[in-house]
Amino acid sequence: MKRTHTCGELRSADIGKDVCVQGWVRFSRDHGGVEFIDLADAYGITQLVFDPEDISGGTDKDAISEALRSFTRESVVTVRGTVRKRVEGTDDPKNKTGEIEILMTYAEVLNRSRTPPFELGDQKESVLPGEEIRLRYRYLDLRRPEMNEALRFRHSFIRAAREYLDKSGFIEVETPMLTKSTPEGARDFIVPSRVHPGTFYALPQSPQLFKQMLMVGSIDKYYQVARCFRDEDSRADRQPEFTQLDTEMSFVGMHDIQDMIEGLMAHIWMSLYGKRLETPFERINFDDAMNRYGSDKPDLRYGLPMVPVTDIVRHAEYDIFQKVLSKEGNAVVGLNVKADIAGDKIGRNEVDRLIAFIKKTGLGGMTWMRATKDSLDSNIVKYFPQGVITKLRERLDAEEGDLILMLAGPERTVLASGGMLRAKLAEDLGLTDGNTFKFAWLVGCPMFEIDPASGKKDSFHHPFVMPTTPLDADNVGGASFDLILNGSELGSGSVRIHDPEVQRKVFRMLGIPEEKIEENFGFFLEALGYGAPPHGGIALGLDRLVSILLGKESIRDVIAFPKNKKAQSLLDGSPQKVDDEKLEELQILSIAIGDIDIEDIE
RNA sequence: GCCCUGGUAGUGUAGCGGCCUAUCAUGAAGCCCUGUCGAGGCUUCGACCCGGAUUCGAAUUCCGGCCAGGGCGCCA
Repeated sequence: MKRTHTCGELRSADIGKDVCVQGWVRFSRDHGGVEFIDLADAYGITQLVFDPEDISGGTDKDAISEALRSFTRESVVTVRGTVRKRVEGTDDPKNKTGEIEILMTYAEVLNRSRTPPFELGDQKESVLPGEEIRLRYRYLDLRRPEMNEALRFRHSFIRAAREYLDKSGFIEVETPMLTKSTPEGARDFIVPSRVHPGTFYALPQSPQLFKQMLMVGSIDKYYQVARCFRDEDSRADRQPEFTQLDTEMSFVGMHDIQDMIEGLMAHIWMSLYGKRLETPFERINFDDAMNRYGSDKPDLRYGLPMVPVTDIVRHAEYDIFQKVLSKEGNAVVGLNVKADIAGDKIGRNEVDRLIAFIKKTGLGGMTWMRATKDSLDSNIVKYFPQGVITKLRERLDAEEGDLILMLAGPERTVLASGGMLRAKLAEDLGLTDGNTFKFAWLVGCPMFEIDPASGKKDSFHHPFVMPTTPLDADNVGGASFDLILNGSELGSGSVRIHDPEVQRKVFRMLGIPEEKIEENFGFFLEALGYGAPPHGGIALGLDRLVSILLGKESIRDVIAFPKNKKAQSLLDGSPQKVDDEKLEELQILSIAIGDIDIEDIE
């Protein structure tokens, strides 16, 4: 009774074999006599046939007929039968098993399915149910080939990564899930302690401190497929719990970490696609990325760079530019949408739409011109002297048909808006090919950044990054870098501080009071004080990486049981209130609206 | 906290002041059919997110909520 084959493996070569297959009834077609069933499992679909006028000896016709009546959609069944070639001319070329079918000799329902809330099968996007339904019935959603294959791809990816890391001498170490809450960074998910009432663990936002302490403990090459938790609002590419491919090595510099990741990705590429991945990855300087692409994670599959033109247009009598440039710190940039990437096909209406888009990004508007054979054309070009036009054409490499877009305003805003405009143009013009994967290293990152709202000094990456310049320098550099892919940040790596005094100084520079440094990081500083080796590492966002490789809009499509936008699991209904007895045991009082009267507490 | 988009049978949709007793597909139930393949044919069943307002009349307009998704903030 054991299954002999999956539903995806029988071929012409198996004709004549007696087999047993088990799977789900996907579609059935009853012709009033002969009946066909598409039996599906994770590996494919095999056609079953029951033909009352074509029964092999010893088959209990009535028993099968009876069993088939209970073969409701998506029920799990066991079937035995003989593999045979399909009737001449009825092959199904769309299906790998389409040359054969199984003539049933035995059929039994293992577990009947209720009517599914939506249709399974290999659906087109247009008939997929809404995500709420898919998450509520995730186990059914997972039966869809697309989801099933996504999880299998994810598994292959992780397996290939482990292969490479094992081969390179890394060991996987599990770090604790119940850890200490730290004030820096994202909000923690906290877990109450029963043994120590009134105290709490935090779920890790990343294994950062523990992996560094592993280095102190002479585990010189560590990795972990690590679950991380952050209690922040989610996005298409952010979930409250997510997975990082986390690594750390001792006695390395930035290049060693980058080399390792390039080797890792190349190995994964060969393993998944059988292709060489081009290495080393392009390196782009942080300042260049911001100035040219208005993003710290530019999509490098296409060009469309921003070009500074402030010095040129300063000499035009164009009111808007004059007004903007009369203010210190303001700038004008140009962006040339070349005719050969369809810049000549963007009409007046489209430009208006782009202007509306720009207004939403915080700028007042956008100036645009069309390059002609030897000049520039637009209703405001009369305010631009010939010399300015010539220089603009040169600077922007303008040729006939090109569309020139110009943004003016505070430099920061101009660059940010330009970055968004660039991404929108690429999307609209179809420059983002889903089969091209363009990795790059963002290098030359600063150690600190100033939050424009609060004016507070913050770590650019995190406080454990080794400074590359004296800490009292004007622009402190950090030994950190990001791995970016097609406009997404996959993760950041760095060489870490291993000198406790330097580490303490960085905490101070971030404005953390002395007693908080002791309280929160004392144990860590102490660890660094016992011969911590120079070390560094990188963590890659696994969900994000896999979703990009599969061309998914959301990381939810590569996670078996994701939360929804409001961080709820529609499947099990979490988060939930817990019984009063449990809270009492933990000595916790909930003051969530409706739980308790505030008066009672006082 | 804020902005945008959307909520119509189990599922996916059309309709956007009266042609609505609400379209179509799929599904479910039943019948017919011996080579289909997301089979086909016939019959039946099944829905306007909630509350107010405007109007002779609201699925449709307005206000308030709720729900879902995308984004901003946030995410060292």
